[in-house]
Amino acid sequence: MASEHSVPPTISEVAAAAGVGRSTAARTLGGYGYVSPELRERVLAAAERLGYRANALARSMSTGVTQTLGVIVADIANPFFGGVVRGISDASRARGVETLVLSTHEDLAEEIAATDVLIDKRVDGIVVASAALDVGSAAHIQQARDRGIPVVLVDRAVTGLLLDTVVIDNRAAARDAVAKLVAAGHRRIGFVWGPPLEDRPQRRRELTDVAARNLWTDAQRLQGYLDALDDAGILFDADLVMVGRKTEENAEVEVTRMLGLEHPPTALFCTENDAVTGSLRALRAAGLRVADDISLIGFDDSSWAAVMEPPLTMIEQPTLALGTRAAEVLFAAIDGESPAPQVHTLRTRFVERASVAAPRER
Amino acid sequence: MASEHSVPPTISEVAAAAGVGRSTAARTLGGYGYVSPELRERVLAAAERLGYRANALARSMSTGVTQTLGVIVADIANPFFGGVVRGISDASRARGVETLVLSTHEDLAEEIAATDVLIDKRVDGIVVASAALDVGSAAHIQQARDRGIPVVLVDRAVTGLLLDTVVIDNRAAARDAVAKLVAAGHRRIGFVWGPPLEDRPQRRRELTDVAARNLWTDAQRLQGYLDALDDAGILFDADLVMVGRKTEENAEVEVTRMLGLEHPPTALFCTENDAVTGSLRALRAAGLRVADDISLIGFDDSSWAAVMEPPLTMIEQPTLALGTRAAEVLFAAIDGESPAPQVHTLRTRFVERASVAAPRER
DNA sequence: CTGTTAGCGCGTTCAG
DNA sequence: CTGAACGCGCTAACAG
Repeated sequence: MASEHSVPPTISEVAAAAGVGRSTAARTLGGYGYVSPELRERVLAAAERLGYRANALARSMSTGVTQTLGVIVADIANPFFGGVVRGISDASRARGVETLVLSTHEDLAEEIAATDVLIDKRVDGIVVASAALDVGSAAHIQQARDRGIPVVLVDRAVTGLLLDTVVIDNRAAARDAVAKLVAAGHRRIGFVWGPPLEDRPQRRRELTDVAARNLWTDAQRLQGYLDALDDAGILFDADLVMVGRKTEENAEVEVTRMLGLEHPPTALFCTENDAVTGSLRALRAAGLRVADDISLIGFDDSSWAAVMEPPLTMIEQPTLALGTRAAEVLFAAIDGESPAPQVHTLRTRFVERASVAAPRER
Repeated sequence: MASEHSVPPTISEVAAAAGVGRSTAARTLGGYGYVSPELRERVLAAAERLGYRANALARSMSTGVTQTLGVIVADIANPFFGGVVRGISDASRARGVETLVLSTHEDLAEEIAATDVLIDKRVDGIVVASAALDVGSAAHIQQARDRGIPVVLVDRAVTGLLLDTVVIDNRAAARDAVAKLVAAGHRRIGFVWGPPLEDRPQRRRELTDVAARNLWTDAQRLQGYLDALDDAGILFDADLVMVGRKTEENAEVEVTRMLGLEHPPTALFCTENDAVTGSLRALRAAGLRVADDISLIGFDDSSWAAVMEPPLTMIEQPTLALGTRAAEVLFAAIDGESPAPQVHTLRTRFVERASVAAPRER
């Protein structure tokens, strides 16, 4: 006879087996209230014998706490978010809290649905890398807060949303990187990756307007690029920014286009990993060597960047730290120890290798 | 006056607001049983007005279904697992099911604890990339099954555990790759990465014994390597396998050691991404060029591999597909449509590029 | 210090 | 076709 799935024993059964009342069992097993050593021992023994494990669902029902955090990111397959989630996960585990991870494909509608799910499941808190551009499109986040669920933003701030936010200083990092290029003597510097412009902007103003209507990190990095140009008194040239979809393929296409300009860029600033590989493809196709023929700096360091020929100079983001910090801030809020919402800015690391050199003589 | 966090309305409140009984409201909102169109309308209106959302916890309490899957992997920050989780997540979302992701740092004790948590939280099913070597160390998985929770293994089989398993054919993939190296004329082929041997094995038998006591995928890939050598009638040389910790640093150290041998390898087979980058570091330090001086094939394709100089020949794993397939199999089991447990083998893709050439004349 | 009692919010018989 | 009543398993007041 096939043994049926053993129905997990309840606390009442343990109590019965130990010959005590339900709540005495509950108290010892739940670790609260007073229980005489003697009874305590009997309960523990019975629980052990029956293989008792508390039903977390029932417990959450009455305590209102699920020991679960909700995490919303665009794409868990992206190593950047993988690192962030790992950070959150590690920090939470230390507190006995698990994480429900939802991947939204960078789609706001999915993000909103994800938020609803997390609210319904009564998570204790939410950390989200939101696709929302400003408060106007962040009603779902407000809603979670209204329901009493603490929320912290990670990786991306949401303009106008006064919430704990854990980010890096994208603008400053970009500015510094481009400044290094300028310092090496470059004046024609290509900007590869977002924000996704549909047409080549004619004026600088137009560009920043579009940027503001797009992903926060992209806009910030673009601003940093413009800042650096300003600092150096270099005129912005619309031909040197990537236009169109944010894919490795399009990065290749756009860099190829730039290389065909009358005055091609002598350096490239890539704000994402796929921008780097896309650019590299274009350079190879054009028979150009990094450093010797054209300089390059990229965002998101990777062990691959170090083994390229030449090794690539990159901006490293503290992915794990972003996650652990976000979790810490969230737990502080959950514990009610949170002061006023704050923006927590983590440091990036400029990993200088050998992909930057002086511009080639013409 | 600061508005308090609005306590979410319960179904009873909706019923009251609509002037009907609780269960009438429950029936319309839950979408079961009969309800007159008229009352139905009133309930819906009231629910809308109050912003009613069902408490998933309470629902799970009475239905016994959580609409949640548990996923256990070694490291969510690893792009391979990131892809797998993304696949599971996407497939689940389509069914309205979310995923609780637990990262175990490749530690069996953590994996066991993770399993307990998932059981306690009453997930509907579990997919796990287990660190267990054989049935003996897989009691926790059996336990979940005993509790009535379907489990499917992904990425790694567990010897002796008769369960639905979704994997690639690691052994065949490795064998084929090494065979390509042999076909190119190589006879001294280095094996870089796991299983982590403490000392250099003296005999082949000793090696496979150790392998069997380690990570399944590592053992399989090593077997494939040995298979290919056998096929070609090449004698196994213990000096050509990596020994020690599985880290990029140690891969570099070990490859450097191999390069210093009297008869150094003319080709390298790297069974993981960090093995590739570690090897590359060693080659660069030795002033050796890939293909020209030494051939190389790696596991886990990445967009970086395509932009290396020369582009690297790699074995690509279908990470997303592993995840979606695992989810499908799991759902079949949850729906009770599962036939006998089965091993589902997904195809890898051999991405031929330019890192393999004939061995250099001495 | 212990046992009894009352919820938590929802699903589901079962009379009416 | 509707509403009252009970149960899921656990926590938490509250008497005793």
